[in-house]
Amino acid sequence: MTDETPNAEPPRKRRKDERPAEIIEAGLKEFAEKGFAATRLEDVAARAGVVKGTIYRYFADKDELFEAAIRSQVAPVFDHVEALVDAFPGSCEELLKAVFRRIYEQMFETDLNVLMRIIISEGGRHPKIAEYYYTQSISKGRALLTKIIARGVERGEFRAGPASDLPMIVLAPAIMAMVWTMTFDRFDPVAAERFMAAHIDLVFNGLRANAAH
Amino acid sequence: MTDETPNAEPPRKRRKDERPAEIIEAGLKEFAEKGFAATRLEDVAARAGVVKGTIYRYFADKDELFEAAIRSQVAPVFDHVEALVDAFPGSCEELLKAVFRRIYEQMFETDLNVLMRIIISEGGRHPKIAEYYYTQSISKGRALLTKIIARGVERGEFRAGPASDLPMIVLAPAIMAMVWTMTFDRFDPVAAERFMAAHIDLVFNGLRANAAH
DNA sequence: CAAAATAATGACCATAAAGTCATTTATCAT
DNA sequence: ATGATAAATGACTTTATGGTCATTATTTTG
Repeated sequence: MTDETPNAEPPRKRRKDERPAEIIEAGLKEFAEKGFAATRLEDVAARAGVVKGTIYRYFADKDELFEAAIRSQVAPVFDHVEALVDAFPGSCEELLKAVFRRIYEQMFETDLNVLMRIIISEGGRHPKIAEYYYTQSISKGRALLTKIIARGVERGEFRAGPASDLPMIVLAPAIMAMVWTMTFDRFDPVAAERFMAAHIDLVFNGLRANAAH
Repeated sequence: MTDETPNAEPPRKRRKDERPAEIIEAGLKEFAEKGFAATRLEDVAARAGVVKGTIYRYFADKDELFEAAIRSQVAPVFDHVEALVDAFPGSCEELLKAVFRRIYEQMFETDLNVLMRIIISEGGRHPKIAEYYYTQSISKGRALLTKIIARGVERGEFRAGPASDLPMIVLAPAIMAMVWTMTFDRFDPVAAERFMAAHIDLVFNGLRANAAH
């Protein structure tokens, strides 16, 4: 009856290569749930299946782990989209819709929401991280949107409005969806589908009824 | 030369009535800047011109101060607007614009941004606070928007679109403006004016050029 | 103008969590 | 097999800060 499983794994394993990624993943989730300051490295360790001391073999301190966690996730959000934009055969409206869909997909089906949650709630206090995310992702996204909208205007599909100068505003409802799920979803849940449908409708058509002029 | 100013105020003052408000104000700002977990009660005390122990005469613990700080700010955001809505003489479009203007004003000229900053970044981890804010502010705001949009649809000013079911989506660009100023404004500043102009244009007109359809 | 009442202080305690490091042990090279 | 290497451990130290409380000083009041 005493715990003596015969084929038990050795309690300790050396896995130099896998560890950092595992610790980063655990850290990312803890940081997203608790915030940077309230995250305990011991919890991160537990989640990664190691002991606190092990973290320090791979990361100098909490800040460095935090940075590494962010960096690990930033990469591919807009990359997929980038190819799409240049090669897209259809109308700019269809293209933009495809981009929106992609963003909602990533936001609700991958760890992007974890990253955004961290950026939104900690970005202000960690300029390094905010800047990194800005240069790696946001600025690219903005450039992409600028291009799509400019093309749409050129082709006569879109009006030449202030969105040409502030293109990220067409993503605002997606940001709101993120903030909403972070804070109020518990009391007033909104399905991603509904948000996306309303988003697309509003951004293309606006509220106003198509009156005479 | 030794510090013996003749008319110096007594170093200690008893101000039972003013203290709580001062501590709350100091707390609010510290919480907004550092976040709940990273805020040090000693800093709050210093900012309020008292000593840490004094805080505990008025608040049981850090959580209670936090709650008090939130509650102190929630009150009047939509109240001003509420009167406006019922009495407004003009079109629904003008009414909505007035509401938007009011929100941007409050967001950038009062402490509303401080509150929103806290709600956005800490709401997820403090359900009590999020729920309080939701019931006190958000739900009222939503009801108001619902009313305005329904009226607009009725009068033929607005299309009957998904925004009727998800009215807060028309505020999304304002939320985005808030998130933006919290995180990326440092690297890529956007004036509130520009944001608001783009917001209004997008929400009423949408992107699409008014083609024959 | 005492003397009681209590706001404010600052020194203190308790605890939690970051960070360190000598020891243990899995893995690798010979 | 055996010794060398270094990954992993866990017990330890340090520090920070939330929270307490006896003492001090300012009002109040009788």
